[in-house]
Amino acid sequence: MVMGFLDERSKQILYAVVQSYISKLEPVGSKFVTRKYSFGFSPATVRNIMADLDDLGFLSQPHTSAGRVPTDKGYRFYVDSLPDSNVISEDNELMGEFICQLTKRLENIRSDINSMFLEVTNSLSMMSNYIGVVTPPKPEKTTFNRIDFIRYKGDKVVTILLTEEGVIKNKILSVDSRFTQEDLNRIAEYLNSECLGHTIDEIKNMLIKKAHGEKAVWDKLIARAIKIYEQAISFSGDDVYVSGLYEMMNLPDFSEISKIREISRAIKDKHIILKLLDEFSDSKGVRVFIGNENPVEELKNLSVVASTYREKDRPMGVIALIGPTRMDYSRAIYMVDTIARCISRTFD
Amino acid sequence: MVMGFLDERSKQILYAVVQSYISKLEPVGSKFVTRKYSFGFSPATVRNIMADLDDLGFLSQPHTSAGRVPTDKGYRFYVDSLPDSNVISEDNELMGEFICQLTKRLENIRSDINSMFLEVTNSLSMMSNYIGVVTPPKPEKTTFNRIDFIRYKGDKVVTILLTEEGVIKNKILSVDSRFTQEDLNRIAEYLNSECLGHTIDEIKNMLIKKAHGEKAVWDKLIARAIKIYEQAISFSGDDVYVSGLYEMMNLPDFSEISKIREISRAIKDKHIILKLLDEFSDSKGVRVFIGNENPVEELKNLSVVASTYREKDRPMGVIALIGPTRMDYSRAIYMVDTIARCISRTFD
DNA sequence: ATTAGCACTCTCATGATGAGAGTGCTAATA
DNA sequence: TATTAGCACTCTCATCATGAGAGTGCTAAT
Repeated sequence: MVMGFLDERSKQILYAVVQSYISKLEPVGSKFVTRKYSFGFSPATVRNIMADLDDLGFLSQPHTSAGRVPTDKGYRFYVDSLPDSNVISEDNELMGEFICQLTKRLENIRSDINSMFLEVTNSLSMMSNYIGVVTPPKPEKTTFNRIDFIRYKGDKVVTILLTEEGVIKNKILSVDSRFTQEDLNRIAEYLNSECLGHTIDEIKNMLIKKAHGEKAVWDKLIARAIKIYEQAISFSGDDVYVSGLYEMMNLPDFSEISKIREISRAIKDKHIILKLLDEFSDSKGVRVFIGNENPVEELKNLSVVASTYREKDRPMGVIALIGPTRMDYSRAIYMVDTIARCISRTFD
Repeated sequence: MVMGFLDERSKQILYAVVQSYISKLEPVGSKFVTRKYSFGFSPATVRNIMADLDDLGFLSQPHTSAGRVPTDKGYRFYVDSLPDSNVISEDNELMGEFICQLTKRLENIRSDINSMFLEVTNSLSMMSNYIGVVTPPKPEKTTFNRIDFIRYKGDKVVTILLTEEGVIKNKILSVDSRFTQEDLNRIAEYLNSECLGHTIDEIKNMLIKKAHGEKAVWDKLIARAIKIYEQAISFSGDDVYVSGLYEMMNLPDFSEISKIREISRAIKDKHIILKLLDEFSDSKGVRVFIGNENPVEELKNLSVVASTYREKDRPMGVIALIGPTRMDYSRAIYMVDTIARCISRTFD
């Protein structure tokens, strides 16, 4: 990003301040900077520069006579000037180990996509102490594999929809009680022969088009198929995996109850999370929202690091970490990136 | 319960103290008791009695010169001498309203048992401000309705198990790749004809018995059926609906962070909850665990109010409220009882 | 342009103080 | 004999003053 108006020295110091604050969580003073990083400047010089950075809105002071704390803008600078995420972070060996284990565990439960996502969110939050979030593949982006209908008690029908990705959706519908199992089988057979390999939302349009083109014999069948199919795929809402509130509580950032309340309120309502992650769903690579950059009101003083996992380069779902604005961005980005790749790999 | 060694007057005062503390959440003093409840005694008399109750372990003092606070034993006395739960609590009209609405909502989503339980836990926690918990019907207590197998990608098979109660369980299994869909159909057909109406755990034994009795032709089929059936029903763990941490945080009881941490740690691990609720799973009517009566270490300073919901008088699962020991027991008991009945009703 | 020096400001931990609430005990009362 | 009034005592909590410590901004010297 263009921060052209900052000279090299200011950048160095800003970077140093943010980094120190992230690891210490205490306002950092001029003296500390000179002691820890041996630039050639004296505390007084650093003080002057920090005052400038303050004026420019990168830093701020909790009170007149405290050290400096980064603003959201300051964090933004820091994140943008972070070295590439494939440059390994210090504690990388440990994390590599962890991720290696995770990969193995995922291999084993790959067939059960639900437990896979559960495992991923848990690992994310445990490793990072932030809140781990994963959205399962969006129903409309998944690929049809097979559908079946089973009569069940009275006028009920159980629908089982299998997708290529291994997502199983089942629903109990009420249908016209004159439908026999025969009818249902015919509809299923029809759908299975026509739809294999298409994405779930292509299919609906496809069917409608077909309904117009085909001869009258099929007409009724297709109409029925469309109707029942629509019900089967309708989104049942609230499909997000979230975990890590407890882990996050242990961070010193959240030593005040009000803050914890704020967060739990935000993550309690999965709609909010869903709305947030929607923002990421088409972007490539890791993206970061810092504090008030956040499009969602409830998360204005938290940060989000997110990426998508993909199947053959089509984005399927989002994986993210939500943490304090004072987050270890380097680490978080590395984790999200790695695990997103890891999930993508299991899809191929 | 036998508290024979307490005379009538002591009981009255103990009851009054507990009740006051529950509603005020502040240590209650002798003067307050005399003012609020007009027994004929002076503060001094009450003081003497309270000192006795203290000696007997029903009350305790936070510090020398504060009012009294109930101990777990004190709460136990209170709960045991509570009037019957069908005696209506004061705010009953409001709650009746709420429960009426809940019943209606449940009617609508009855076919989808998962959303039903979600709805119940949410309602429980919102109404009570405690943590609402519901366990779905224990797999081994549910009744077989139908099973189906669908081949899926390579050596995978998707199993769909329907129960009378409307619980759908699906699993992706790996099977011997020589199994054709034909084989699977035969197995399913066999199971469906034999098992209808039996409970899930009866069936396993039944099959094994059959395997001994029948002629050799069936032998292989039954063996296969047993094997695949076992895999299909195996418990995937962690099936508990929990909600209300946020609501509970707003209670003054949890103004300290450490307490919130304690709780979230306890409810994070669903095994703990499961273990706890197991204690209730066969009992009839509402039961209450107060503080250290609790069999689970992690919940030693919380209370649990629980009951079972039933189908034709067979207990299916547990519904509970977890809250501070200073809980509005009267209200909680009423709620749990009513909602348990309400769920039971939807099963008939 | 940089830096040393210094006065200044603000926080935070500490301790003193006093009001308030409630107790336990004793002596008076019915 | 059981109850109660009275009173000294204890403990908490909010408030205030104090001073050390950390870090700043500004000025004058390098």
